[in-house]
Amino acid sequence: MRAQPLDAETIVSATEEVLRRHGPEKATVLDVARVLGVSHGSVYRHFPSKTALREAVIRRWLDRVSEELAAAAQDDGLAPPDRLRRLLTRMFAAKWTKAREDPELFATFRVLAREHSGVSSAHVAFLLDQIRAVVADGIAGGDFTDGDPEQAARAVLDATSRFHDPVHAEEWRAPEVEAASERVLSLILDGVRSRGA
Amino acid sequence: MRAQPLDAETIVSATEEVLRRHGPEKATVLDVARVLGVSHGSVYRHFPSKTALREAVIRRWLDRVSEELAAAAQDDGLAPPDRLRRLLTRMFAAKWTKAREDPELFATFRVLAREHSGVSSAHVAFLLDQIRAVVADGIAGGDFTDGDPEQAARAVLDATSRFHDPVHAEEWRAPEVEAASERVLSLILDGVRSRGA
DNA sequence: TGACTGACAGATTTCAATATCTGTCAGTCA
DNA sequence: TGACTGACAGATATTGAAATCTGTCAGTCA
Repeated sequence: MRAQPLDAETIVSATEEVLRRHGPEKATVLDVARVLGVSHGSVYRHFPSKTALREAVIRRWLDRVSEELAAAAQDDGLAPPDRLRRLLTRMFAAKWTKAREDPELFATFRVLAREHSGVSSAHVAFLLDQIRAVVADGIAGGDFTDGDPEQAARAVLDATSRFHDPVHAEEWRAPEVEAASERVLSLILDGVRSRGA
Repeated sequence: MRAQPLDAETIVSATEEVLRRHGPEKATVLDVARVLGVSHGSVYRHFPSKTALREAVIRRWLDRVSEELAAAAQDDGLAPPDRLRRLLTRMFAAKWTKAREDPELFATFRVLAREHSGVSSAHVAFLLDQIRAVVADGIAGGDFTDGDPEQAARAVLDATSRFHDPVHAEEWRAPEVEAASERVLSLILDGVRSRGA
């Protein structure tokens, strides 16, 4: 039924399954132990708390998204403005898809974000890092206005909150979101101020 | 103790008081009737439901904010880019102040927003209108890039969600928000793309 | 010996009974 | 006559007792 010595990875997988079935509110570590066919005490030998367990699940889940996004930020000959647009577009799409197709794990992620868990701040730090890299490239090549890439990345992430912050997840069901996100991306890339001014 | 014939305005004021004291979850129309010294049946002669009562309170409350903001959007010789910055800065400040200093009424407003009440969408329409007016002026005068002012206003409002949307209210306690909002405003006004490009 | 169990205390959740609230309306009374 | 009351039905919230859960740890057993 399972690997002989119970390991953290196995527990995380069982927890993911339980979270998908019951959602973050109803899932218990007793459920996880039941799936594994062990006592809940065994689970606590590998994770100090229910919170740590949830965090491990979401960390792994976010890592899978991160890999995908890192590819979108990659320098592959595309000009930085287009790369920034591609990165953000994929970032939004990834969030929207997860929220729609994996609602229980997404709900778990929202709980962690609301509680300011290290997992969600690490995720934000990762996103910032991806944006910062593209922005830095753009500044170096003269495509973007000179300035602190860190602060610029922060501003870009803040300006697109509506499209990636889980507090807005409910709004993502509306079909207008995609068009709205494209308008905001254009605004960020060009600003409202006239080029001629 | 109160005006002779019970009128809607008096009821709204009593409700506002009750909402401030008990918050949107605990306030009841029985409480309102008690404050007015009438039976709750009398309240229902003026308002069809508890929801309508709450909406009337928040509508009046938002109207007071709107007056203030309309002044900030006014054409007073200031160039449109600066007017847009002023309007948004005041809009954010108004929200932050209300959230901090009038938490129960603000919480009531959040409830209406979450329920997609007409009151909160009317408020959004008002904000959009103020922004659209400034943007249209800017386009007419050549300060802003030509385009649909309606869509541009929508993009500006979306890009600043983090600073005015009540779902973000919790974050407004952090002292960094002000600096973050200024960076986003600069981003919106100028974009990331280099002027020389 | 060290992975695992299961009993335990205290915290949290569930559940059903009770109380309160919302919205209606026939009736009072000034 | 028309503003107001208060009793009422059904919906919602509160409460307290019982059940379940979290996290610990002394003890089992392979």
